[in-house]
Parts: sequence; C-alpha cells; structure tokens
Amino acid sequence: MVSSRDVAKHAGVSQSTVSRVLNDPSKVNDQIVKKVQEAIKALNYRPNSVARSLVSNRTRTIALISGPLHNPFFVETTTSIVNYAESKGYRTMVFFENTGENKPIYEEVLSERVDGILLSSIFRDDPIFDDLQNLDIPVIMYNRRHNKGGNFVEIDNMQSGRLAASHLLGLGHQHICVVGGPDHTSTFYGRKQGFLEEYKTLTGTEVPPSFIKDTNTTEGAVHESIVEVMSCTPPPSAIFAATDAIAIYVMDKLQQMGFHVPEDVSVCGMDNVTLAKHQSFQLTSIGHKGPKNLGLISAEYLIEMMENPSEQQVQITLEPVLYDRKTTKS
Amino acid sequence: MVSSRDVAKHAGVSQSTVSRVLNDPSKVNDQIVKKVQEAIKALNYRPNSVARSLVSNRTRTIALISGPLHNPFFVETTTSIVNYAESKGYRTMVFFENTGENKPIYEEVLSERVDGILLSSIFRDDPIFDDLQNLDIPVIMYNRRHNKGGNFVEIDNMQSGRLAASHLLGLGHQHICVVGGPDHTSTFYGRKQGFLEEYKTLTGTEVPPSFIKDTNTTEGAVHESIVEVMSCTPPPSAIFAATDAIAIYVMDKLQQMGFHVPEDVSVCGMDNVTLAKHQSFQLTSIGHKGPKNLGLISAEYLIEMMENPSEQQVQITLEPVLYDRKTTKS
DNA sequence: CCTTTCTGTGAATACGTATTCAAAGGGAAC
DNA sequence: GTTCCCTTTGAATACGTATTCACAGAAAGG
Repeated sequence: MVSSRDVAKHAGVSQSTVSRVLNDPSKVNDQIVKKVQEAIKALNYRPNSVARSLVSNRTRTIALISGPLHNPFFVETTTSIVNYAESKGYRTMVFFENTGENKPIYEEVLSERVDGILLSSIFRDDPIFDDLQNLDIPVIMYNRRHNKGGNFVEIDNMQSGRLAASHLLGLGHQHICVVGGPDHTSTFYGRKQGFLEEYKTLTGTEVPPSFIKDTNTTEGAVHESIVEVMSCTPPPSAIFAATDAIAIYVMDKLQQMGFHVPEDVSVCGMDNVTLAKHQSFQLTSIGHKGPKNLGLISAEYLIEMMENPSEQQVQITLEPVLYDRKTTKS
Repeated sequence: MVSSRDVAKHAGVSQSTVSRVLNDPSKVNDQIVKKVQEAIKALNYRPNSVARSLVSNRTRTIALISGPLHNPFFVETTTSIVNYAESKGYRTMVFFENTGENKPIYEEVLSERVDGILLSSIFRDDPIFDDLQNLDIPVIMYNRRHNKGGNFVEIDNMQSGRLAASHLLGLGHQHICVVGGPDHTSTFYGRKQGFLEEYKTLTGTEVPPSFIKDTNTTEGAVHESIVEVMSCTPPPSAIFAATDAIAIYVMDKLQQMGFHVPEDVSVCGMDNVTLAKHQSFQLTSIGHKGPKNLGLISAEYLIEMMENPSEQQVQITLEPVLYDRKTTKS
C-alpha cells in the first residue's frame, strides 16, 4: 500500500508537505503542489483513513442500530439515515436489532470508534442506556425511547392510542381489539395505554382482556392472535394494530379467514408508512404531520450535535394525526 | 479516553503486557492477568479499534453498496448480508446506489479501509470496474454483473427470460408485454433478451416494439408504461415484469385501471421475493432454487475470501426456476 | 546594511495498539 | 556448578497521518 511517504519521496519533498497539500494546499508553493499532485496520481495514492482517524480522533462514521427491515417503517428510516449521512460526508455502520439479545451488537458498537449513534432498539428500561450515556459521543434514540429520557425523537404514542380509540369508537364500533407488542417497548406500551385510557373515558367500560393482544410482532404471532380474537363471540368489528407492519399481517389473516376489510372488520394501523398509502392497502393509519420520517429527523440532529458539540438535549415528541383512508368504516 | 497505557500504569505493568492480556492471556502470568483485567474494569477501558486497525491493517469491516430498499429484493439481501457479517464478527458499512451518479459513493468506499466489498450497483460496462479490480481486497458483485466478469453471484438471466416466455406462451397468451429496466444493467438486459429470443423461437415472430418497455424502475415510470401498453389494440393479456418490484407496481396500476389479475391480465415477476409469496400477492415469479438469497451467498464467499486469501475467482450463475402461483393463468 | 516579519519547508513527534527484541529469572539436564 | 532452554516481562518500534516546532530564506521597513 502506497503511503504519503512514498508520495513524498516520488515528489522529492517531505511527508509533511504531502500532508499539507492534501489538507490545505494554500500553505504550499504552487509549483510543489503540482508536483505532489502528480506524484499522487502517478502512484494512485489514497490517504489511509484509519491513520487519519487515529490522529484526528474522528471516524466520520455513525452507527445505526435499526429495527428489522421486514417492518417497512425501518426501511424508510434506514434509507433516509444512510443517504442523509452520506450527503453530509458520513458513512453509516448498520446493525439490525435481534429479537433476543442485543448485547453483542452493543458491545461491537461501543468498542467501535464512531462519531455518533442512532438507535431504535432501546427498551423502556434497557440497562444499556447508562453505557450509552457515558460515551462522550452523541446518541439519539428514534421511534422508541427510554424511561430515563436521554436524546430521543418520537411520536406521542399515548396520544396516538387515544386518536385510534376515538376514531374507531366514533365510527360506532362496540367491540374493538388492540394488537400490539411487548410492553417493554415504549411505542407499544404508549399506544396501548393511550388506547385503553381513551376507550374507558369514552365508553365508561374497560376493553376486555381477550381483546388486548400483545404479540412479538412476527407474522406468525399476529396471525395466531387474530385467529383467537375472531373466534370470540362476538368478534371485534374493528382492530387497532399498533404498527402498520402488524396491520398488514392482520389484514392478510382476516382476508385469508374470509373476512373483508373494512366491510366486516375495520383496521387502523400506525406509523403511516409509505406502503400504507399504497393502492393495494389504502390503510388508515396514524402518523405525524411532517414530510421527514423520525429516522431522518434524528439523523439531522445527530450530525448537528456531532459538528457543534454542546450540552444541549434533543427531546422531541411529535403530534400525531390520523390519516383516514379505506380500511376503516362505520 | 483511557488507553492501554493508562491501564498499564494502573495495574503496575507495561503496555505490552496489557496488550498481551487482551490478545493472548496464556502468555501472561495468571496473577498479572487478573490484575490487568481488574484495571480494565476499574477504568472502563475499551481497546481503540482504530489503532488496532492501523497496526493490523484490517478493519473487520465490509462495504455494501446496495440497490434501493424500496425494492424488496434488496431488503432481503441487505438484511442477510448485515446479519451474516455480524455473526462472523464483521461490521457492514452500507451505501445505497444513486439513480444518477455513484461516483461519490465509490470514491468514499475506495478511500475507506475496508476488508471487502459487496455491490449490486455495477453496470455492464461500468468504468469503476477496473478501479475495483485493482484493489487488493476481495470484491464480489451480486445480482448484477459486469461484462468483463470479475467475481459475481447471479441468476441466469437469459434463461430466466426464456422461462417467462415459455410459461406465458404455454398458457396460450398471444400478446405479451415485457416491462424491464435500463439495458446497461445485466439483469434487465439478460431477462429481456432471453424473453425476446424464446418468444421468437416459439412463435416465429418478434415481440412488437410497443410491447417492450424499458423503464427506470420507478413507480411512476412503470405506471406510465402500463397506461401506454394497455391502450394498445389489442392490449397484452400477459405481462412479464423483470423484477417483482416492477410486478407489484404493474399489478397496482392494472387494478387501479380496473383490470383484474389474472383474469384480464396475467403477470409474471422475477426474483421470487418473500413478499411475492405473500397472501395479498401470490405472485408467479422466477427465482433460483436454494434457500439463500444472492446477497447471502456472496457474503459467504466474500468472508471466505477475506479469511483465506487466494487467487480463486467466484463466478456463480444459478439456474432459474419458475414458481407458479396465482397471478398467471391461461 | 541591519533588523524584523513572513512564508515555506523538513524534522520530529503524537495518536494507541501489536509485535519484535532483548533480558532476566528459573528450572532442568548434565 | 555449569550450560541450556523456557517462560515471562518491559523497552523499543512500526503502522500512516496531522501537527508542532525550528529553521532558512526572502521580503519589508528603517
């Protein structure tokens, strides 16, 4: 591998001069700049970014720990984050959350020298939180958040749950089921709690336990809970799926069981994923107003924090809106 | 930032000993190992991977330049690649192909010190090919390939096109349209050529030019070409979409225009994406037999090449199979 | 002509680790 | 007791770059 010393020798100058030509050519005589640049071309020299990082103590790399891509929400956020980072001159190291244990991934990220971390994989009381806070680089959680706070970009999940409840109750549904995920995840917890709370406020009654389904968000588990809930008497006439990804599984299973959406069962999702607006789905969903997804917003803040270090926090909770499409009716 | 020297001082040993404890504790007296490990914990020391990379000349990082995630094919390959690399102790730097100019991304990857490169973004006569070959690290192209060869993992695209033609003609269709992408991409070129060739062999006639649609694979362009082709007299009764992603756009637009699939129009996709098997689609598609997607296969070979460097080439062309589902009929 | 300032350059060093080399000490074999 | 070898350790060095420091020479000002 050709080094800046080789270039220096070839151009008849010192290594320092080569370095200067690369970083601030104005400090070097024009003639010499030319000579060095010719040597660089002749030898096909590329600066070793590892050595650069060692001395500058910056890698221009961010780590992204994303939820799985079979959830279209993370397809959008990952795309936005990687492309935005690239446009700002940063590379993105991508990891995908494991269903089970994320310890190895966190270990990997912590030992890695990155300039910032974005993650959606945090749990409400995740013990990794303190380790992340103790790093001297910016860390932002998006979509999900931790009980203790930190930096996060989220949507108001409680309020979203309330919106779903009032929408479906407003359509006249009496029997509504909520299909969500594990309570240790802030999104699922908030959306469910908001839903249950508003349901009680508006109806004066509780949602029966058999209509509250916490899945592990896999297709199989969602299908199973739909089979269970649709065999109740009476079955629900409306379902609030805590994510669009779940909503799609739900609709799939309903169709497969011979039910029609929304004629037999209304379905309301959440996240307002691009796929949801799609012709084939036209899914009623809950999302925030802006054009930027949560991943992109958090990436913008992260890079801002990386470039202008200061003690400021990023704690953003966006207002939810209901996008009323074709999968819910009275 | 705490360094191995700090740990050494804290433990009353030399920096070399700390390094040895980290890399091969058997070389160090048990008592001292213990002391050093305690110091590591006490100071919360983490080895600086940048410095490690500088001396070892390995980053344990691979670069992935993937097609866009709105194509579900790349969702699957990206997931497989990242997770497989992680399981083997490698991190993945992810980039997404630009529709226009990929030069900046290649520059970035080339200047980066990675141990291997996977890319699907290559064009048949892409000038970047030579630069990539001249690197002294393994490079594998998956899905697409370059005219000049190199290392690649692909499906036999010509044969796939022939399969599609014989399948649709075998069902009795007389008017068949092919919707593909730019000819400078090996997949689109091969699939189209194979299709046209087999069509001519079996019917003795050429596919009319108005039934050959090269799009830029965006939803808008695909929709536009469907509008055009369905307004021909007679319109096609079958469509071969060169990727499942295109097939989904095609079916969407057909539905929207009031056509039924497969009653009015048969649609055959290609890539055999998981989404295609899905309840809502049940898309007839062409893919290869094995359970591993092209990205995963290429990742396995890449890491093999990285760990056992030798001059061997990887040139794999998989046999295509037709998966006959519900979107094609006579 | 002398001093001061400024510009351009090279030598030396730092970054944090792995590794080589030398040396010290202990044990075994004779 | 001497020789040899093995184990264990620390000192020194290398990796490739950015940067500091010192110095030389030129320009400027008197």
